[in-house]
Amino acid sequence: MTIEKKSKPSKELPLGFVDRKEKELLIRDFIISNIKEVMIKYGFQYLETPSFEYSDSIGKFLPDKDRPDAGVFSFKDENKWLSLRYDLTAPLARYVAKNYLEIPKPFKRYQLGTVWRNEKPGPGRFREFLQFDADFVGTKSLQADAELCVMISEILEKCGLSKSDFVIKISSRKITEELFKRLNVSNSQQKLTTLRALDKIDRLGWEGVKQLLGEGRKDKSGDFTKGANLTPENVEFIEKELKKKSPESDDLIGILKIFKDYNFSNFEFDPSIIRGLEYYTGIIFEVNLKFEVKNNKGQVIQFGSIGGGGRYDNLVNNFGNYDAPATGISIGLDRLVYALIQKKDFKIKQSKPIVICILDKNFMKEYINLQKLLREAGISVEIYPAESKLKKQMEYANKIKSPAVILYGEDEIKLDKPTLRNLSTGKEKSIQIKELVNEIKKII
RNA sequence: GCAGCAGUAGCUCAGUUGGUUAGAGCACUAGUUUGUGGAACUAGGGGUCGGUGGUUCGAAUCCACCCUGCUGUACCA
Repeated sequence: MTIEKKSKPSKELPLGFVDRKEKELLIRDFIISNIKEVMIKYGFQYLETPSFEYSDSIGKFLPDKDRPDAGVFSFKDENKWLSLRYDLTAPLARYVAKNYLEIPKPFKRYQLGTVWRNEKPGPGRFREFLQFDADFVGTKSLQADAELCVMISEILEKCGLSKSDFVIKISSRKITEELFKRLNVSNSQQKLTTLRALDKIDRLGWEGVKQLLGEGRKDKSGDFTKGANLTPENVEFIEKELKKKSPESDDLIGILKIFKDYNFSNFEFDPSIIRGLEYYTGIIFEVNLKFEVKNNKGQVIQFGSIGGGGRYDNLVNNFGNYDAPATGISIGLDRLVYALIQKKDFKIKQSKPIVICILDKNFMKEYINLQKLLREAGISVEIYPAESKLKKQMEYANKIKSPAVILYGEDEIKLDKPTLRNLSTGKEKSIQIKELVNEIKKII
């Protein structure tokens, strides 16, 4: 006799992928409905592009590799590499280039879609997540950049955040460009390292950033990061320049004026905002939450921004001959949900069904009629979906957080008066069928 | 990727200087006069002690490598 060892399929999920439960999904749906409402008011078109694109359509930033899987998920279909999109901006640029002659100029579109990144996940950060993007393509007007900031604020407020819960940080790539010119820094590697260091001011403070601008920095775990190797004089100069409270570049002065016209004030000028590196060409901004976010162990964690964006005037041009300056914003919805779930005062109403218990299978027809009556009145209701003792049925109703059960057995049917048991109080009431809908509405 | 810490039932953990069939609480299942949940009691199921290899008469416990998770750091189009 041989003992067969069957290897069972794994119940674990791939790294960075998660199951999402009802509470999270309902909050997400709530956010999405607010987004759609605001986007319609602002006059954006709804667009959907496929999950997969040809790798070279989204991969011009990818390193040359046999398998282009650094950062993205790819596979070879026939002879072509396909990749799951890692954002919604590259597909937009591709779409605009492909449909340039058809679309209105400027083109305003918004999109909600899942994106995938093959990188290390963190708290509220997965390898598959839902992103919201809104973009203006084909305009250089600062009005567009300004409106994106006003618009995202309106969405967040609709979602239940107050002005003090978040802030739009704003800057311009022109500031750092000017800085490099004045310091005579032309080594691109040095520029890159400098920008990356400056991007970390909110986390590391000036203390840490100055180390990174100079020789380098050792982190809490003892790991050492090499710095940009700027001279101490240059580091001093950068700090002095970036600590200036008011912007000097023309685009920032311009957008601040527009903010004033909009009566929009929930922003901060912050020259340390850097965002993506090769990509942006002008105004850049970031949406930052100001309340504490904890992980599931209760530790306060560095959450960072829930999204941001800015002006990218050259991206569409990469796909063809069309010159289409653009500006856009991306928000990670899962990160927003993760943060929102933690705000204690944030509640989503989940309507759970009334449970009609099966006291006697011979009365199924009566139960079905009762169920129909309640459903027609718009009440969430179900007949207990199995065959068990009443005790099990009660336990089930309790477990799914049903507000009440209906007991409708021989005695009740004779009198035509079902018993309604309120599950939070435990009280039972004998009710005429025509009063049932009203009684239930009092409970739920 | 780099660094630090961690990995024992679904969850939270205990497990003494390596020593019989590896434990608890919660959860789960079944019952405690079968028309009554959230409390109590009784019984039960469930673990190749993250994986592989090694040391040993003997490993959850020691060693090596790998995997996964957390935190920081790097990267993030």
